Amino acid sequence: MRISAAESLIMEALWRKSPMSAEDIVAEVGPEQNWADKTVRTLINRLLTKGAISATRDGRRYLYSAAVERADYVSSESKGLVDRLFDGKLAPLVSHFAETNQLSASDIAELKRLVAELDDGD
Amino acid sequence: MRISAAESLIMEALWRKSPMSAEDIVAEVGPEQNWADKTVRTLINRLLTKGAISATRDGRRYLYSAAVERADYVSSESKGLVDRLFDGKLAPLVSHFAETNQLSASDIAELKRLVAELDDGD
DNA sequence: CCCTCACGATTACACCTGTAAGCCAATCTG
DNA sequence: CAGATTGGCTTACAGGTGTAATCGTGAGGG
Repeated sequence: MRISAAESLIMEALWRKSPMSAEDIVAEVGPEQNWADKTVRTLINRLLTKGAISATRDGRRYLYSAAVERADYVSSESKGLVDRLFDGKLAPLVSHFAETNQLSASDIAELKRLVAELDDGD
Repeated sequence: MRISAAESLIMEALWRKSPMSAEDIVAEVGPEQNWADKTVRTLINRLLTKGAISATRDGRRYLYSAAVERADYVSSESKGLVDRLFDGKLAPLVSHFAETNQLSASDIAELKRLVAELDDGD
């Protein structure tokens, strides 16, 4: 189940807060993306038909909830990229960021903290 | 200049070895992807028109070369993903990989080696 | 010198995506 | 109760993408 870029913005809103009515979602992402009400509703519908979100009736309207985990989405997207571009290895990606000066001092500090914990736990 | 998934496989071939004739490229990626000769040529042409590759005549045919750097492509793709999914920070991505057990022992070792060098060099 | 073949250029076509508008039924409003 | 509104469902439509087939021309073979 492929989630497109535009659709993912709807998903992000629902991952932040579920359930929401279509109106809520429009209010969340519409202005920021400059999307018409109808555009957001189209995206909601596409996500519904592909099963990425679910809907429960609430009187005259529906309340929508994310039906897939953000972590799963993040995993497949990031694994896909690492596989495609870095032969499935994370280290070369980090290396690439380092070499292209895309790491701030705090990024580096955080990375150091992180890897220090890896593997040592047990 | 957007390079699609299919197109990127042509680019990868040309990044491995440039220049190549269309026939060479077909031989490189065709069988692996199960692409007809014509399909590969279409992709080559699309890359040409969008300026991602260049061509020089060689007798009756052309030799194609990558016109964009792989590093640039890798940068934009990976930065895009990190921005979209991890708020632009690399550490949360690494953290995600660690939490979802996508790191092998050698990945961890390599990461440790890598971050040890960061920032300490000078 | 004519035919065939191989290339590249052009065209095809269905599905996905971004971006909506139109239609219809239920609901609120006066 | 009748009209206006609102929400969802259906339809639209251009451009990108995957996946090719066809066309036309020049080069090589006999």
